[in-house]
Amino acid sequence: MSTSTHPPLVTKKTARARLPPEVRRQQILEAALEKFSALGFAASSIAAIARNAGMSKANLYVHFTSKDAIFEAMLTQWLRPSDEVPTSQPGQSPDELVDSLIDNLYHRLTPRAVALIRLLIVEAHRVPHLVERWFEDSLVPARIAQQSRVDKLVSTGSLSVTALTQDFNFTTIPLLYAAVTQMLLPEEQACVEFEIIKEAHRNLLHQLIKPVPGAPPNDRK
Amino acid sequence: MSTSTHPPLVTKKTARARLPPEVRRQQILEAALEKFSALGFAASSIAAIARNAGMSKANLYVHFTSKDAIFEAMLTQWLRPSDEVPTSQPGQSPDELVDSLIDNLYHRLTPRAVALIRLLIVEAHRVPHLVERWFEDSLVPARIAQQSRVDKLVSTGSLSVTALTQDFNFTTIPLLYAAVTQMLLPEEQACVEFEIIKEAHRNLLHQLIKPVPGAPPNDRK
Amino acid sequence: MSTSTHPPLVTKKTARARLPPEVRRQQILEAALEKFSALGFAASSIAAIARNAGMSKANLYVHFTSKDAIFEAMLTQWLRPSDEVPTSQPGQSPDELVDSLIDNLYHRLTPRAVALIRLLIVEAHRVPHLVERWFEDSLVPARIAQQSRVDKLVSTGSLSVTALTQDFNFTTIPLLYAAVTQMLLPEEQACVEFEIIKEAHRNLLHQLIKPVPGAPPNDRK
Amino acid sequence: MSTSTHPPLVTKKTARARLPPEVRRQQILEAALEKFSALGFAASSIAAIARNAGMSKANLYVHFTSKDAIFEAMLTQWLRPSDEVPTSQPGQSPDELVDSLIDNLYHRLTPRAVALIRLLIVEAHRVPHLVERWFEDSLVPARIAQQSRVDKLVSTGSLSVTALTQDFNFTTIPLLYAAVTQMLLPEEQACVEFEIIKEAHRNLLHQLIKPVPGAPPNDRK
DNA sequence: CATGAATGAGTGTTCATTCAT
DNA sequence: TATGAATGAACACTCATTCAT
Repeated sequence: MSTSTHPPLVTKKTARARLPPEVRRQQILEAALEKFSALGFAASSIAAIARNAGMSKANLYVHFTSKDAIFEAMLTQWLRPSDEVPTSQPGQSPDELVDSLIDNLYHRLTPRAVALIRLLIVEAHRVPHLVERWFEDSLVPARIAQQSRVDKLVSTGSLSVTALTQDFNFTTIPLLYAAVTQMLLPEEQACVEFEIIKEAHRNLLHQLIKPVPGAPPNDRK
Repeated sequence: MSTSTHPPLVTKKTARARLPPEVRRQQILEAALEKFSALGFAASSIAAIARNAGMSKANLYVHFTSKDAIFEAMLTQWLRPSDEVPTSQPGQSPDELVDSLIDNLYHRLTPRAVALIRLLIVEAHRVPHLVERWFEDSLVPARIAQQSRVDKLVSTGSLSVTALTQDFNFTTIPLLYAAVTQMLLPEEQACVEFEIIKEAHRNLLHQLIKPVPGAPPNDRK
Repeated sequence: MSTSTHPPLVTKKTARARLPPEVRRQQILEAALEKFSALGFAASSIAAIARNAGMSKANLYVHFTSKDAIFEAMLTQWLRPSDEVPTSQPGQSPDELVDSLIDNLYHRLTPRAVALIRLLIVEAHRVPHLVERWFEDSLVPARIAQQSRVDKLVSTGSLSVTALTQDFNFTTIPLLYAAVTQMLLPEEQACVEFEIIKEAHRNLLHQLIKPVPGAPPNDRK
Repeated sequence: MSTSTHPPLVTKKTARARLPPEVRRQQILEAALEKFSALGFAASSIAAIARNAGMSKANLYVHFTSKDAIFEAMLTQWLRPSDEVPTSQPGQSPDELVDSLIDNLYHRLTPRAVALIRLLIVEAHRVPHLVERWFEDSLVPARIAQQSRVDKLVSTGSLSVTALTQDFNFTTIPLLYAAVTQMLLPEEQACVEFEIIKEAHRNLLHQLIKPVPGAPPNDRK
């Protein structure tokens, strides 16, 4: 009845496009990321994802074997470790180093990254192997790389030895605080907090890195 | 299904227990916390919560009007700000202060507290008002109280002025890192990490608070 | 929670009034009539009837054994044949007779009567024995009584013999039309239609009863 | 449970039939009419309708959005005004006219028609717009058409002017009485009453239409 | 590859009814 | 008598998934 009462309406269904599998897979994973990160796994229906991806439900099952498979493929895809490691420029002063570190860290904390971390927290129990892999393939190497860079700077005298340089990861933890803030606060408030945390973080690093005035600097100027 | 293959298994009918509403409400909220924090809101079925609470589904609806109401009541209940503020003992040395602070912070990071924070992150969009209230009634006051305690210690000379004493909250952020670790890692690994982070945090504070050796102690404003 | 947030509110529960059974039964049947006739049997919940009657659900079961029993008792009560038969005044002219008949018929078509007939139609399948009894105890006797009164009037010459006087029931059928109208149309429209039908009915009877002008009055059997 | 005690009972799985939507819609509407008119809206479960229609519950929701939508579609479909208007044959005598009118009216009072009217009465409050539409699109035009046909017959002298010819609708009201009888009485009794009313109605019209003997007929023979 | 039609198993919720007090 | 608490059975509806085309 409802169909017969309406005039054509047509909806421009674009009639059964036939696309290469990789394209379809990408469409699906994009749509899945959007839905899953907005609503979580259980609350995201296959119907909604399909609609979002612009195809039929059944077609999802042509490209993936189940909802879980989509979820896993999606996480696997988006959690792939970002390769680009910003190498510190040779002639930077410690202050410039801090600034570039902060800017880089917070630049990477995109909404999508936040959504992914959130999803990881939400659904950790569902895909523990992925979480573990993410830890080991992304986080731990990143930490090690960063620490070794710091160590090098210290050994060249660019940085003074402090409590922070020994456990440098802790200096990046406020980033996590920023991320969690983005997850919890509503849009607008989140933006404000983001900047506050970022600048406080920057200040903190600037101060911590500075050798205590009047104190003998770390063995050598 | 697994239950139906077994014989009765005693069936534990225990007749119909009649309990005061507050007791039932507590049973329900406990069960709800367990389920919701393990699976999230959408994936926790009323049937499972009822089973968990040891009563019929229908009885949940005698005490709460809906699944949402249960969720909200549960969060409201458990997020009530913990009042007990550990006042720093008068004659404590800064090192003792740090130790008691660390022990106190990590002592409060119980599995239940982690589960609640996780839930808050997971379902923030469902109950933004509760998140906001939690921020304003629990987090912000706690921060302010802590900062003012630090300020007092600084003014009495118990603590030297450093970058950390100015923005003291940042020194507690590793706690959040510990919490997120608990959310993401499987049980066993989580326990290990917990201790590692805790002790690293403790060391950091000890070092940061210690006046640089050989340097004139904070003799000046 | 909801209870604890509100102040007393008290609601003046009038605290467990203890009333004689007949009073309670009446309260229940009144409430049941209201609900059942408004919503039908299936859509009227025991909870709603109890609320309407100002008592607890459980108390309904003290006075009646089931929802069906309430329904049946209610119909039995309200369908009891109305005894008051308006005897035609001796010296009335045929026109006065018609007027009093019409007024009487339509006066009895109260909203409650309409609701009951409606209910009878709606739930006839549920209580066929009541419908039958109503037919036999109320409708048929009423018809017979009316026909015999008409016959008497005819035999005394007060009414002329016409097609209508032979099957007098048919002359009251427009009343049913009025009743159905009340069931189908919304309040306001129903009121208007009611009057229209009533007056058309009156006119019809006046004309039918009138001997054809110029024709020999019912001079013959 | 009853099914599980029996052996398979063949189970009639017949695999999964794939039918065009219009066919399914019809099956559903037929089944819905049967159930709704037998039990009313509230007492007809979707499960029963689905069983009746020979498909799964879920499939109902593929073709209709809700139980209400089914109900409305069903009424809309069956209440569509029947177009076939029996034109009176040119050379008919008044008596023949009456006979064809009666036969036609009562022929259309099929069980399905009765069920629909009953449903309309039962659930008028649920779909007042449909009731109104039915009145305006079906009943009122039918009345007007009939009256105009009568007027024409009167003007050609085929019918004499009487009280009935002025308000001809009233002469068809006994049909409503027959309909209500069908709703209230059990099958068998209903059949008997149906014929009685029909013939009484026929007689009445025959007599009313006949010019009073000895009286000057309406101006001309 | 793509889809509309189909379904079994489940969802949250309501109900008539019973029980303990 | 009266009731608040409790429940099994049903309810309308949704879901992930499959099948025929």
